[in-house]
Amino acid sequence: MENKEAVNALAALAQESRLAVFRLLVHNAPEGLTPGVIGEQLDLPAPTLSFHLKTLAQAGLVTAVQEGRYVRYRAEMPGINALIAFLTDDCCGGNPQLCSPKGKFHE
Amino acid sequence: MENKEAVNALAALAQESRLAVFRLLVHNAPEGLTPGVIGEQLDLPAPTLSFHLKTLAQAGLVTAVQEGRYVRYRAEMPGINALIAFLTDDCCGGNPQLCSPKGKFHE
DNA sequence: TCCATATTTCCAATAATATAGAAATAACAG
DNA sequence: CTGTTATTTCTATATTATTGGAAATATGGA
Repeated sequence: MENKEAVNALAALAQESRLAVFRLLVHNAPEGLTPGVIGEQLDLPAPTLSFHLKTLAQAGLVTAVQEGRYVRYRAEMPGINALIAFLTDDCCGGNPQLCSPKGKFHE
Repeated sequence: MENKEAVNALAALAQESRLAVFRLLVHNAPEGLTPGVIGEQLDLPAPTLSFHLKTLAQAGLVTAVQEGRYVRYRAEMPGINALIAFLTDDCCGGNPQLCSPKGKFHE
């Protein structure tokens, strides 16, 4: 993962509504949810939600598939795993056991 | 971790210079680095770097300790671990094995 | 004390982002 | 075809963040 790609993903998550949307989709993985249901659960106007879902999708954190007149959004697990790896990669110059008593990273 | 706290941490990381600073500190954990060294490595003007370090510190991602006329900044590992836990918590309604073939989360 | 170095605060210009109303598009049901 | 529901695009406004020069603060050495 590149620095810019990671910044994109982090920026996508760094917003209250979007983070809530993402976590709702993580919670509802792997089936996913439609914007209608998400908007109802989180009380977001459709245009606002659409804007946020697009942002999350462009960041590679969610995917969208058309299902008739609904769109099903799903959390993209490889995306979030890549981000986490990028953040903790190379920690302690390659000796993760230095980070914490039990070397919590890279288990 | 609260939603707002997480947004704060994510926003702190969602910026190219700050992400680079953070990763440099993760790489140089647990000893840490001084702003002088960081600024030299990443080619950042002192006021800009100071602003970014403050942002990271307020987000709980780095800590600062005064050492004579230097300040030593360190990556705060519990902070980043809490953030990661928050992002992947509760995944798949509590059945992480649904997320990926091997149930990669919460190993 | 006086000077050099390290870091931060102040500030103003600039840029990026979030919000939601109104209108547009798309799909299905009758 | 017509009406209904789902979602997105367009648009303007409001809000927030980033940047770095200049000045301020703080430490230690001569």
